[in-house]
Amino acid sequence: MDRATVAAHPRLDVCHHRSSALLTLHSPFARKLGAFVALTSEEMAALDRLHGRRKTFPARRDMVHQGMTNQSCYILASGWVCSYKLLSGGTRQIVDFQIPGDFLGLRSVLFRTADHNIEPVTKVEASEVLAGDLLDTFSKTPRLATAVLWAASRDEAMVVEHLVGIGRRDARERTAHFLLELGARLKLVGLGTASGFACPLSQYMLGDALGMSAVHVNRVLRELREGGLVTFQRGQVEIHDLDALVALADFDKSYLDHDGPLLK
Amino acid sequence: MDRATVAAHPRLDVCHHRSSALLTLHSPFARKLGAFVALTSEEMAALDRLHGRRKTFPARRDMVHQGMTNQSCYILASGWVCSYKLLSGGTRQIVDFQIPGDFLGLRSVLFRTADHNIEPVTKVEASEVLAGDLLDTFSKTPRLATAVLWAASRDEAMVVEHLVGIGRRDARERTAHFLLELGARLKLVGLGTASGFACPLSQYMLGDALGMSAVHVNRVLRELREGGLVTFQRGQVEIHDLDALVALADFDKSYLDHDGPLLK
DNA sequence: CACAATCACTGATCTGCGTAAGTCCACGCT
DNA sequence: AGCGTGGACTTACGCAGATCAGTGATTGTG
Repeated sequence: MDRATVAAHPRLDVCHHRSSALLTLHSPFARKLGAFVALTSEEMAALDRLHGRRKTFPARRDMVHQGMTNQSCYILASGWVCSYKLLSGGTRQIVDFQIPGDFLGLRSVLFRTADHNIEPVTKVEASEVLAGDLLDTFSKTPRLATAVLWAASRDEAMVVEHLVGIGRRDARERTAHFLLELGARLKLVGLGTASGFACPLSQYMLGDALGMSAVHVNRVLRELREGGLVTFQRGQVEIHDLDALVALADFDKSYLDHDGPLLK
Repeated sequence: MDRATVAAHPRLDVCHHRSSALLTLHSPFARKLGAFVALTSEEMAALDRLHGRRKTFPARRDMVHQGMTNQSCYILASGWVCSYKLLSGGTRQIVDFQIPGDFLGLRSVLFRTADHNIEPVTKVEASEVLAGDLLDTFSKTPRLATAVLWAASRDEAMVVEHLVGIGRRDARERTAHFLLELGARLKLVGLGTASGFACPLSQYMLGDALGMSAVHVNRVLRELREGGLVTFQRGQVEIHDLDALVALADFDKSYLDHDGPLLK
């Protein structure tokens, strides 16, 4: 399977209906927020209006980089992006990957200047959300501000889990954990299943995300493959022994879940 | 200087005036939020009302631990706390330290169950904020929701910087960066100066925060001391060569700053 | 006052992982 | 066809930092 097909997967497409019928399926982003705050049709509509101009970005060319001011944020419709920080030595640390349905660049808007880079991993389609529109929406439909706060907290929980992994897990555990988390997230938005998913990341990117060298990523992936746990080849991750992987990684997916709206 | 005096430092005390005079100094927390959203006196008052019962916690006994449900959050008045996650192997990773004026436990409220532990480093005084009160306040004074979103983003930026450090900086750089960040934060709330600050952390805690062994923390601190950069002894950090330290750590404090309210 | 804890600090040994330096595809150019 | 580029994958070597196993000083406590 070709990498590019990941970005073109039909299920990635965001629904654009402006209909106000209560049961209409809205964007994956709206569905995600709805999991925390039970949204009224009016709030749903406000969310849909937020989706501004649809933009396309080519793979591998930064959408945003450190120090840029007056940025917009984006709601990812298709493709993958990563956010990373550069260090003076020329190395980088990838902080997170965003997949379809994810919100990105919130921090770049709230602080007026971007504190990290955003690079599309594949070709990307995203709706631009202008800073002003976002803040307006918050003041007109205040519960959406709380909903976005919740979404941001969920992102923070992922960063925290990532931090824990890099700080206290060894390379194999870390890699296993990463693949499991990615799989769980993809499953939530309807990409991938319990047994595998398409993944456009190179071993270099994995290395930059996991805080290790690409060489070592390769070694670890081989070990995991030879141990019959997972294979990651030609852009495809296949999970062969989920239980063993979960045990190895000490994976607890509760931080990705939510058990129904907190705000009625 | 005794450790305990850190917690008892007079400047740590939160101001409790309920006066609605516009120019009253409010809590450090209110001042922090005011840096992002220009707060009206009414919003200030709502914030002050948020401070619920004042509670005291002894050092070293978890206030909150993973899996607890229906938690409150807290506004720290005096003392230090750390938030950490436990791994199955028995090791832990400290994610962040909170100092007076910081808000803690937001994630434990938004997700209904705590995803991390919170342990007082010293004896601690904090105002409890009940989950319901917080959400009420958001709906009644919506701009406060946006302000808290901003504060949460700032915390996330710190976690990100921490992640970058553990992933891509070596032990000396990481330690230097940590001390600089801590110093900068303490200076913002009026504890400590450019040349030093009181710090109640043991080398074990530093190790758990920096993702290294306490043994190695000790060696690194010795190197930094012998190099004439910083000394960290008997609960006191003295910065002797700020420039060299900033250069070593590749420290850029912009992620801690804010340049005036974004929301008028 | 003895005791158990907790902490700073040290030296010796071992190892996970980075670095350097490659090979071997599969591809999109011209 | 001939070249350049980017990714997967190796092997050999060396080092940063973990682990183990201590010492001694300073606390708080029954």
